[in-house]
Amino acid sequence: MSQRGRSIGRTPRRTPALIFAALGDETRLILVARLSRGKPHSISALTRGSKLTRQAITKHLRVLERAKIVRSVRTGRESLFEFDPQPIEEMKTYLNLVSRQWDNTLSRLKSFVES
Amino acid sequence: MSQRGRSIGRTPRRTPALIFAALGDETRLILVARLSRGKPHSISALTRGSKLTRQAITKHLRVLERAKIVRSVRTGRESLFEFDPQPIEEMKTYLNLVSRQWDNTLSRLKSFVES
DNA sequence: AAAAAGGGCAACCTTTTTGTTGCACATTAC
DNA sequence: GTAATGTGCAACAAAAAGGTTGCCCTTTTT
Repeated sequence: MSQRGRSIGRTPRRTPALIFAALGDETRLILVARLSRGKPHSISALTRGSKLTRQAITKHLRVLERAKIVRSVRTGRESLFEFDPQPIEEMKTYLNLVSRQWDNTLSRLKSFVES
Repeated sequence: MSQRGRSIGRTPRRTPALIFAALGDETRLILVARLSRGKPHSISALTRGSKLTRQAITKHLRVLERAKIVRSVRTGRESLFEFDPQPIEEMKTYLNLVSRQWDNTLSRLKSFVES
């Protein structure tokens, strides 16, 4: 993902592109899948079952966190990550918009052919 | 987008990660938006209205093409790109799966609390 | 026949991404 | 109290992404 072309200044606003980019990685999709099953997991827990190092997983989690797909809470010595469904819902809406545009085209085309 | 972690060998299989990654860029989302309105556009046409060079736009189109979000047909001296809704539909399905997993968790949690 | 328009390819460059390693620090377990 | 555990941070390194420029080739226009 590129970070250029984001909002100019302040908080790196959470755009569709940012969220899609966060989902655009195999490892991160696996993390999302695990976390979306509900139970929060620590970084170490999420690292087990991955071939990557803890640091790599941490970085992936930070990417997901920037996109707000995931949220972390420090509890004692471990920081627990939990899923946040909001951005996913937003992307569903976004994709529906694209679909709808396409469908409109199709129906316009259809009525044109029929006329 | 990372290309590591894709299928080992043959045709770079079209995974959810690949498709999301293709959508994970502002410029490409704009291209998709334009093409999803229906009418195919040439590279030059798509370049007009962008601050980028033709080559840059071409590269973005190739990324979208690899993800099958877009398809090109050479006609005469220009190559026309047109939208293909399939991958978008697939991603909607994918996101619904994630959502559903989350919802299941919520309802399990709910019935647990109520019991 | 030229000129103009649309494109492909390759070489380069810069910035991001992705991943590792080493080390220090706090919290738990024994 | 010591050892384990779980993390954070920083420095690196390698690779991928995003863009540009230059050059050449093929269609269209004039």
